[in-house]
Amino acid sequence: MIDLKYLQNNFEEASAKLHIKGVAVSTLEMLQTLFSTLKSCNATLESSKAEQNSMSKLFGQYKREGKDIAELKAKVDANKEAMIPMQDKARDAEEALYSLALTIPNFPDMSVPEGKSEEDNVELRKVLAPKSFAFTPKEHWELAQINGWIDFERGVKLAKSRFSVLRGEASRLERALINFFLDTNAKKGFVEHSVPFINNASMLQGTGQLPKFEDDLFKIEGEDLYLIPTAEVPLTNLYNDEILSEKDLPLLMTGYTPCFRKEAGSAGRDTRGIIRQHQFNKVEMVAIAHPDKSQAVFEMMVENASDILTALGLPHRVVELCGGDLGFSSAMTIDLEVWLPGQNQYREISSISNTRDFQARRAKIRFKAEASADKKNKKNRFVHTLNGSSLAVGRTIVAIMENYQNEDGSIEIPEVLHKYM
RNA sequence: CGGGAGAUGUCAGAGUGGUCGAAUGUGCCGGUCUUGAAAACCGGUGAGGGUUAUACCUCCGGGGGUUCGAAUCCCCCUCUCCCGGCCA
Repeated sequence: MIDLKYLQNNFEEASAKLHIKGVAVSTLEMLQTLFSTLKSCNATLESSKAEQNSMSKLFGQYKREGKDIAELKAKVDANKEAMIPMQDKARDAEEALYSLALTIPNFPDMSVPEGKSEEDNVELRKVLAPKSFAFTPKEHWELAQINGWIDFERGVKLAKSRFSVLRGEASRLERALINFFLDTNAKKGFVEHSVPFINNASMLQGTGQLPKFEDDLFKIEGEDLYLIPTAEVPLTNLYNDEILSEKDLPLLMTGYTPCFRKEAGSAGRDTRGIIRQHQFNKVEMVAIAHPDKSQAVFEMMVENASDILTALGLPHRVVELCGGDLGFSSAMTIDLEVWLPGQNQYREISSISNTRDFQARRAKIRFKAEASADKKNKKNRFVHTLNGSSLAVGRTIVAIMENYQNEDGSIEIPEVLHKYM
């Protein structure tokens, strides 16, 4: 959630930033109006309550002293009666305020390149040159067929379209990759976690998937539960509604989970192969960082994910997302795109974001500052949360298949994975 | 899924209609004492809103209700523990 006080005090700046993410000024004006309505309602309501409280105390005193309470009761009743409409007004304003506020995306960072869509993203660098093939490289679904690695038809039979089955060597490759990713992350200080793959609505709201993107989620019927679309949800929300101690920051976490997405808006896209599935495996990094130090953590995370691709010998490029392509919760995102020779293009394989205090506000993740001379700053502050894939497992399999293919369709296994298989 | 008990501050644990944001112990922070530490003693120590700062408001699992007044009474929900059923 955005900082409503900031919005109120810097309306021009805030609305310019959110314009990049397609938020209309009128929406923000509405938000601001609700916010000030709520504040003024609360102010009057609180003074009425103060009066009510003090009269109630008197009431007790009168009774003990055996005084007549009829007059006092009449006053107290009248005051109580008068509070009701104000209470209703405040409640309505609060409800409207928060239901609107929860749909407003995060501010993009000042440094984020301008642009409307994917087209305007900025390539920062390329790592490893694509290898040239003496033959025409095949796409991964052809290779899957040749090697019997992926059973698309039976995946569909078991569930529905966009589900598939990995078989034999491919399944072992998947397991090897998960272990390799987790081990590499652990070496960088990320503590491995094994978390629930089902989370409740409040957690999904904490990281920003709800209430706005409910259509993208698989919901458990009759329960307040959803299949997680990414491990970012459980890992970040591990500290939901907690106050951490400054000396524990940054918290670096990693975990492997399957991810479940309805892919509601992507009918017709990537229908062949396993690039876009309803269920895919991913190893995720999540960091909970001190606000002054989140940028350094962010860069470390990008480097870590890129190093993993390099270790696998997979050519990739590092791309900074423009304002228009940023996700809902993100202030700044860097994507890693891996080279797919069969498709003859770079495809996203990792996405690393700094959400700053946006998720922390929603999920109420704060930290207590170390005792310092500065007593004014004693207030608990929101942490910064960051997340990034390291890496998407299915897409890594695709990348290995396409980059390590031989002319006869057989596939080499990257050197670093040998000890895992 | 059925029966019983419970949910209070870091933790333990009192409080069953007013003077309770909450006893006491413990933990933590600061101080005295000490060569240093421990012990002992003294002081401080939950969260959110609000204010220049105070006042002041809200929060005793969550939501609703009764009452002038609710941690305390009533209803619903969630969770935890114990017993039984089922089960990797």
